[in-house]
Amino acid sequence: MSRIVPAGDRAPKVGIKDVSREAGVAISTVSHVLNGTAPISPAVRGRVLEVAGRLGYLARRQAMGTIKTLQTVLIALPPETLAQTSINMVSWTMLRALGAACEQRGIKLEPCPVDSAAGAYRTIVDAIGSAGADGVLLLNVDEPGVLDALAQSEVAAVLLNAEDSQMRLDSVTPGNRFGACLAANWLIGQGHRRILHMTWHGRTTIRRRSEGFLDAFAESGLKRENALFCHATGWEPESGALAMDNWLDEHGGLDGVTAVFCAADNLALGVLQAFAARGISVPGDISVMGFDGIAPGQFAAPSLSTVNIPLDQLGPAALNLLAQRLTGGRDAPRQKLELGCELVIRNSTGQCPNQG
Amino acid sequence: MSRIVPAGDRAPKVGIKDVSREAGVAISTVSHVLNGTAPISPAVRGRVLEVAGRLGYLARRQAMGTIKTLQTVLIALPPETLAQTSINMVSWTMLRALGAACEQRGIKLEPCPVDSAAGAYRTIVDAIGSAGADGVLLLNVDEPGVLDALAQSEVAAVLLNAEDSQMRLDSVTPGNRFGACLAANWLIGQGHRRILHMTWHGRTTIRRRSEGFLDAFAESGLKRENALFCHATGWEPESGALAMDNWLDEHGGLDGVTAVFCAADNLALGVLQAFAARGISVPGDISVMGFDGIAPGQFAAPSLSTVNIPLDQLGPAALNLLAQRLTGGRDAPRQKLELGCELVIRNSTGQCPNQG
DNA sequence: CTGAAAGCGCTTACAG
DNA sequence: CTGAAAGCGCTTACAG
Repeated sequence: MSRIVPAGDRAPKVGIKDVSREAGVAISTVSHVLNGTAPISPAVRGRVLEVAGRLGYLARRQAMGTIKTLQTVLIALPPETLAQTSINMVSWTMLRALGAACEQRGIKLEPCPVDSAAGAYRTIVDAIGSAGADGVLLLNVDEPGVLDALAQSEVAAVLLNAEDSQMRLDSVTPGNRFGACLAANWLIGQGHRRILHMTWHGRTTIRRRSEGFLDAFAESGLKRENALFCHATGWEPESGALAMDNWLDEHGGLDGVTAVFCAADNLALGVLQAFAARGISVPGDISVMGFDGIAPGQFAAPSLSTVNIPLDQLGPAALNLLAQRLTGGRDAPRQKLELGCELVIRNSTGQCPNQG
Repeated sequence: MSRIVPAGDRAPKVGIKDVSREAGVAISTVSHVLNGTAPISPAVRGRVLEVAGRLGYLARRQAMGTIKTLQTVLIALPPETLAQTSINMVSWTMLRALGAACEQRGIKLEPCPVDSAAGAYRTIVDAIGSAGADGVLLLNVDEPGVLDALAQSEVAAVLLNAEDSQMRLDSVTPGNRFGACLAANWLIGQGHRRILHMTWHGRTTIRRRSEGFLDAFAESGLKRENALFCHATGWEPESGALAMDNWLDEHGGLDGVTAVFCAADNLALGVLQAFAARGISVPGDISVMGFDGIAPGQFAAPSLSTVNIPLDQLGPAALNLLAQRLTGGRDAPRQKLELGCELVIRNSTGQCPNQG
């Protein structure tokens, strides 16, 4: 319980000394640059800062500032996330990165499965007590009941990949809305005018992607009726394939749609299958864009264009917010942090086929 | 130009020694707690952390970690913000807090008025050169042209009270959407069913408030046609008064509306005037809610209920993002940070008058 | 504006 | 699991 993990300090321990040597100045000069305690020539200042950054001293020092208020952290997960069936790559990739960050910083990470039903709050409080945890991260949880109880309690809590619509708790999410807008804008830039957005009735984070899709249409001044929606029954590839099949049946073919933008890579993989089965060519007849940036998309045929979520940074960022909350006092304003996503164009997307 | 401001270090220099005395343990024990270098009993650990937090040592140490990579920072402002006519309290309060934070941290803040028209990017780059600035904060700027140019440049830039829809730049804003939703939800909770949202054709940050207003209606399952909109021609009190007057004329009175939610306190102050002139009682006949939390609202008659923006924290938060960007390397994902807003209920709002 | 030297605060074996 | 003592890294007058 209070065993100490040896905190894999394999950082080569760069010090101010190393920086001074590399930059060719005295130790005290480096100190002065770093603290602004003496007027230094811009040339020297620039060189020192550059070297300090390059050698990783700046980062190490920033890490030093972060005191180890975090010893044990609870990670609350809905049981769906842990289920082995229908693997949720996004969650598992995030958890892996979070686990690695904790290991590196010598933080013990204690999992705590919580039912989305009532009682979840008590489960968390009990687990914090028995694990002696300093705070709790909640992955994919946005049940109002749980958040209400947590917000009123003294527990330090940060939401990971979820939002608190009342902003009583800190949260970290990918920039879902902006990321989706980015993707849709790119498709529009390729000449696509009639685009199908495939999504499902998921949590807020998923709805943000629909908002971004619509933003792109509004910004471009395109007709709203060409922003089409198709709701799958879930986020697994099979749901995507099924939904696409049904849609094609109902509409008697592509019906003028030249691009499908899916709210998840998993759906997009299913859509690729559905098109392949019908002999519809991607991206010849239609472009397919995903969202998430999970590995299977990269190895699909054709390889899937997508929006990369910074999966490796979300967990560490949540950890930082938790530490800040423990340090900075309870009355500082809550923080809602979104991390930027990145458009990755591969082979499943191309120019609009029926362009003048 | 490279004069050093004496960095008002009037912090009483709490050290690990003070913490150890106050907590009644050895200096080394405090160090062990702070670094997790030895297994400490939960009781002692808890006491030490509590004392360290209370004495402000944790905060000081976190500040220590933040190296003074920031010596001179440019703050770019559109000329409208600087104009003395029609004072923009929100911007000025934000600037004051930013100025204070810079002074305290010994950072020189160099103002740089920029035209929203073309050429702004060059103005900024030139100013950075001649001031020897380490980076630039942009207040109330979201001109695509400027952001495009900055995103492609090597300049470290952070947006303050503005968003980059493509998330290529870090940004700090109040939680506009969630704050507006909070306010609307409160009104709905007071029994109001037909609510007028007064706004104007402002920047993205203002449109987010409209989104939040609509979110509240959607969440509550209320009919969308009772979420009414009224667009003023500007954000000054006079615009608000005029818009309200016109609306009342057009609708022959309140037309069943029992609450007005304004996208800015300034508008709300105008609305209060318009109602007073007509003898409409606030909150007896109608509730009025603002947004921003500027001082005039507090002293209005009746005092204005509103959504408090964390005006004093936005600037410092932007400064931190800028420092992080300079430290953390260019390829870390961009951050979009929203700070939580707070509902402040005063005397301009009350229960819905015509309740069963 | 830079650097040699003294000094201070925190960390780190180590004893109990 | 705690604390006295040595040691290390960074800061800070101060000389040039």
